[in-house]
Amino acid sequence: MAKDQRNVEAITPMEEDFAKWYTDICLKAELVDYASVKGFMILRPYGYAIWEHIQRIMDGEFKKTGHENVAMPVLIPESLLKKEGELVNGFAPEVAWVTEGGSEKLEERLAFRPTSETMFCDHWSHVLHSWRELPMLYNQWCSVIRWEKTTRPFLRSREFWWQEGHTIHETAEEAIAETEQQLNCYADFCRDALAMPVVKGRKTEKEKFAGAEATYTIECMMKDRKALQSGTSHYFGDKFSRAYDVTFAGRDNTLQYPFQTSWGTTTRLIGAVIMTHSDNNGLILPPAIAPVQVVVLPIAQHKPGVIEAATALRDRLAAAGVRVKMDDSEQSAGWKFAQYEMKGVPLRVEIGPKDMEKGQCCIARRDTGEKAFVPMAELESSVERLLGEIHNNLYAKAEQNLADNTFDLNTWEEVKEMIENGGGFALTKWCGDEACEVAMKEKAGVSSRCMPLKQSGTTGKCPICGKECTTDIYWGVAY
RNA sequence: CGGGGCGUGGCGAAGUUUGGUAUCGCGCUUGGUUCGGGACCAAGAGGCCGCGGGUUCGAAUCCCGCCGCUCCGACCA
Repeated sequence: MAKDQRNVEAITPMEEDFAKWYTDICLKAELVDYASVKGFMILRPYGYAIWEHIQRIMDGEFKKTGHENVAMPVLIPESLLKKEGELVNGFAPEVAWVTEGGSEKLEERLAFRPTSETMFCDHWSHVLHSWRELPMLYNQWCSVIRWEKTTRPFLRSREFWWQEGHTIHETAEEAIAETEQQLNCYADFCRDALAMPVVKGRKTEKEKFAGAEATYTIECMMKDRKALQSGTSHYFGDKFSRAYDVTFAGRDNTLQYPFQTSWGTTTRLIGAVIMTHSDNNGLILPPAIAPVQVVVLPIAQHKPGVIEAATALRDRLAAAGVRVKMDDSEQSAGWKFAQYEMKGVPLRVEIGPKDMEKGQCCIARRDTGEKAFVPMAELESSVERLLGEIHNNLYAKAEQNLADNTFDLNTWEEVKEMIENGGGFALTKWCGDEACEVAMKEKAGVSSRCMPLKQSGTTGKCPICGKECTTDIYWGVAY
């Protein structure tokens, strides 16, 4: 009973208030703190450690396909930002400006980067000369600033941390292949590191990135059945090259414009992980990105030999390459159980006097709550197996949620009904007319999420205008 | 940017209607007993009551302005 009471105080149940549940986890799992400027967040050590694992794994994947990291300046001169009209128009409402340096007013104001296409293009216009130097496959890990109206930790903040990949290629085909490769890289990362299934697709004209020729996306379904765009990959054609005068001498010695891509994922992925896996006891982390994969808790730790036994377990797991921590602080055992559940640690290993007698330890899973007693000799193998099972179980549950709440529908009335009955993704046909897309938002309250890469090839009717058409499209309420 | 809710030690709240110098729980510090699901006893520390102005002998409380958090819309990773 005492536990229930304290849990009610500790965290709002998701059934009661999903938004409050989400922010409770962000704060009480010690991922973030609010900063002193509206919309800015402090990534605390535990939250930043998650981001570091995301960076480490993803960066490794980028490097496997030949990408190199660079660092671009945080400030962009207004004149440079304005060279590409669509990009400027798209971002104008949310750019923050520097107008003074020291005590001097600047002759030209400087934008805090909302994204760095302009800086990359400016740089390339200086350094690119020949087709032999292509492709240039760059990426940077940094933060960007967008002056958002309403803000929430990880999901929408005025500063967020991300990676932005920017590449230029000799041909359109190569650039398009790069766009697809990076989208697949994100989808694979979500599956293998975050245990999150995604819907891969293309954005409509209305939803695509300002200035892009085509925008691809991975869409994820959260536990409240809302959609979260979790990564994007853009194909720019040669639009920016022309705007920024990026040229090279081609194989035929004519001056040519390279074809460009950009792609990004952000700290929003942490928000996605929270809303995909966690429960009313707190965060649940996929083992691949958990800062601590196993916490070792000595029980009755003042009894002779207990700390030593727990230390030995910790050392064995560390030697086996597991990210492990022992907590021998003076808190009670029950407090520690609740604390590490709140922080989403995948496995808890308990060792007490009774276990020592029997030559065993207790392993508890965060995802299912199941406890098992395993012989001491099987510690490493059991931990390895359970971490794998947790990943698979988290993925399976998320996949089930996506499957259970994705509906093949025919009319906007059906879509509206779906939203009113708990939400989800609606898969319908679409005629391609933006007026119908807007009407869907007005009538059913959903926005287009993406046209899936896997198209069925069948014919059906647009749910708004009734026209015969073939395009499959997902609709949903988005974060 | 429009509409609602909220702002009191680190956290959660009471006190505001009817002005009189701040209370409770948790947490924190020290000492002791505990530890297999959020332990207990004792002694302590900690507050420009979001900020600024006004009314008043006196403001957490009344008035004006601003800021922040949050939810619902519109915009976005």
